[in-house]
Amino acid sequence: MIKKRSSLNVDCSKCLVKHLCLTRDLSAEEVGYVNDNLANIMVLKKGEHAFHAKDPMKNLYAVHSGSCKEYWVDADGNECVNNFYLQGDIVGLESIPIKQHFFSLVALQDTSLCIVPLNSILELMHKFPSVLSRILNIASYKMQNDQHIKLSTNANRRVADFILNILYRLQERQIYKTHITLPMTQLDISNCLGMAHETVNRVLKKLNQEKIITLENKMIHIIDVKRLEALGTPLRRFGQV
Amino acid sequence: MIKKRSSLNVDCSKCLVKHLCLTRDLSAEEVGYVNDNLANIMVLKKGEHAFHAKDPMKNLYAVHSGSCKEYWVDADGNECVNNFYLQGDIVGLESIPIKQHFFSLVALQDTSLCIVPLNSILELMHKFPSVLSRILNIASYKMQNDQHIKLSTNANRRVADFILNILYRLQERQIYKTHITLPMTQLDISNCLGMAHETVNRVLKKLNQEKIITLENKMIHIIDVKRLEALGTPLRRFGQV
DNA sequence: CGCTGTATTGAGGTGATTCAAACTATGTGG
DNA sequence: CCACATAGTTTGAATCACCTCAATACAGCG
Repeated sequence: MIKKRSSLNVDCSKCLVKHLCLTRDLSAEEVGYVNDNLANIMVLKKGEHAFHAKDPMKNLYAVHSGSCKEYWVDADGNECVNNFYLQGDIVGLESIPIKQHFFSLVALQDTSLCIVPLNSILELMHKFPSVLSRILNIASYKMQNDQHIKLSTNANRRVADFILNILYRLQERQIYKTHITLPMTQLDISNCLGMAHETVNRVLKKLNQEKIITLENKMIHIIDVKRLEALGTPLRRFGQV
Repeated sequence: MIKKRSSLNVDCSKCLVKHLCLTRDLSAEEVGYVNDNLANIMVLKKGEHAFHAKDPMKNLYAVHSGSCKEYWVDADGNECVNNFYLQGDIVGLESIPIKQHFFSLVALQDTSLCIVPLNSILELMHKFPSVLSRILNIASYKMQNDQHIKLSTNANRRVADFILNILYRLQERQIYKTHITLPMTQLDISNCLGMAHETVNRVLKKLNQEKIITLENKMIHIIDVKRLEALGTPLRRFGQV
């Protein structure tokens, strides 16, 4: 359901994740300009779709609250999860060139997405070079993530990398906790990592037994980040997002 | 070795792969402007490096001729290949945000790289919005590739996808041949796909026996593209690069 | 012509998948 | 608020795919 941002008191300058968003490097005045140009927000209940694969693409979306799963269904009917988006993430960059969505986007919990029309984004990029470099940064960071997972050769590494990725991203959101709640199911994780969901479960169990994490439903408490990082693929990332 | 582009008669308007490069969507006049602003080209012999991981990043590079391997060495001393770049590819997009190279870049054969200084690229993007969307396009295509490989769960698929990827990219270069010469070794391929080099070899051998390809040294003749595509992960790509 | 890196092949072990079944959460409607 | 249905998680056993190790063959290059 699409609502007015103003009616929900959504304002870029007060947003909890403004340091991750497109406006990150703008002055207060410039943020105000952007804010005034973004009218709408999409409110989704758990399980509702923002768009489907092959839909024409009209907007980028910024996750204002909640989380989403980006996926497609292959020729054999398997769900392939491309990415998960958390609060503060930008959805849709890959699809800009052809203006058609590659993927479907479904809410994993109650979620709201700020709507950034494509023509606005092109205008903003031109008007504010820092929006442009912000977008390059986000695209670049995504490429790093994809490449990181691509090189995780075995199941333990993949799952460790996955948890670390979520952890790091939550920490960027200034939630410096070691307790994280995964919004997605283990099946979703397996579809994202390209492995059997039983294997995901067994790796999590093993990490639990080895006291690297504790598992309670979808709550994960990371007890020993160092050992988890030692299990994962060494990071090539030198800086922050 | 760095030379003047003019001294080697390198000119964007006459380039064999201009339809892949940053200037793709520019008018002849605009291409001329860009060309005049790109002074240098780096000439590498096989095995020479353009840069090393952690070097400060000053430029993007466009592969004018030849091919390169982008890699890093992990904590255990393993070479991790991130990507191969062919004629017409753009190198370095991932590293823009922090202005430091994540990877090392080595020539797989005699190679020349047009040098695009970072400040030029920002200026060009601002001056010509189509350069900006071209860059997003390239980034988008890279993300698709990485995600594609990420979801190739088994060895047959990975190798099939790899060959197809090279094939498609060569075809974009308007070399509509079914005979392709891989510039990299099987060991490089295995390091890129995250599998044992013996497995790469066995898969290639199997494709050979099943008369999907023929193998002769680094020459691959693709006999049956349809069957190769059937082996690979279904593509989600709707359009061309 | 020999050296070095690359490709090829086989045997054996390990790790991940598959299939099957039981169990536990979560959500819905009566 | 409970009963039921459904979705998600957990576990075991059998199978299969890939990796590791080892040995040999080949190719390119000085």
